[in-house]
Amino acid sequence: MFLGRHAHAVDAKGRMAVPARFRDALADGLVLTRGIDRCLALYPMAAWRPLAEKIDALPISDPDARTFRRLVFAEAVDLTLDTQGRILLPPELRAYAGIDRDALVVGVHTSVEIWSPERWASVSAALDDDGAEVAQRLASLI
Amino acid sequence: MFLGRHAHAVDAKGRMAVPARFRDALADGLVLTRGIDRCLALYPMAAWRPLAEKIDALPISDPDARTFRRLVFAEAVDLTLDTQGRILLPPELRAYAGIDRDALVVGVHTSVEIWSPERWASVSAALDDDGAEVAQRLASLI
DNA sequence: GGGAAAGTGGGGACAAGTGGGGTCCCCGGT
DNA sequence: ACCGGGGACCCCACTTGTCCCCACTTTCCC
Repeated sequence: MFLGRHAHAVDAKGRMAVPARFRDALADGLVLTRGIDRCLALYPMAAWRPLAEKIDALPISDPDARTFRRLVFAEAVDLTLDTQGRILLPPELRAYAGIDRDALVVGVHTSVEIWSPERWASVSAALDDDGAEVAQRLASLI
Repeated sequence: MFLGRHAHAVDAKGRMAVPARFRDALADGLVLTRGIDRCLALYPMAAWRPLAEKIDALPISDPDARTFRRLVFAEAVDLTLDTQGRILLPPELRAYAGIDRDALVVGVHTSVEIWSPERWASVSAALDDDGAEVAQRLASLI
């Protein structure tokens, strides 16, 4: 289970530390790819496999499905943690997410998202100050 | 079952003691996150899991649902009690709830809320003044 | 009022995060 | 085939933060 928002630095070599409490779940490999809303999505290998099969099963006749398939698969890379528990973010993916020097590693229960701080701020601004709105959404969606 | 209101200090390291009678129910982990009305919400792991499952099931095709999902999980932290029965309140969550030196730990049956004394005072003052009115509005719900 | 449990606070060990340096290997050029 | 450049990865060092342990104080309950 991935939780929390962790600010981490990307060093000159493009490496970024993965929060220590996430590492066990990622020890046997992970897949990093483009996520929705211009973030990066990181899946433990065990979670990636069924997800890939689902996406693969989308009808090829549907234009949106084709686009989505390309979004996910075209830039996907499988990585392993290095001996310091870091991953190397490929330049294309960093560019896609607008990540430069700093990044936010966000646990989203079953997967992990990586955000540029600026984009994250714009996403969270909508609900940040308004707890009541969160509550209403909770009530209506659940 | 959590009941009662307990005043506790937050020390210089951000640690806060959990009332002794709450500890058994929190022994196998807990999740701390933002609560409604600028308090912090603390769930025993057993209560958190079904809640997380529900949120996880929200459709990723809906942008609002994606944002909601991200914020709920991103602002949550999973903690364990230290050997003294304390938890470490992350600085972001303390800032969100306006908790500095002192905090109120409030049992609300299935979960626990943590308040800054000032905010609690203003909320409970409102309840003192309008208690009868609030009760009337709620009458239809019970 | 006395003892035990709970709460509070500080010191220190250890792990996590960060960044730099060095080495091996692949690959392309001579 | 050999050499040189670049990238990926490992190792090491330093800094920061977390957590354990110990000690003291306060509160609660006999």
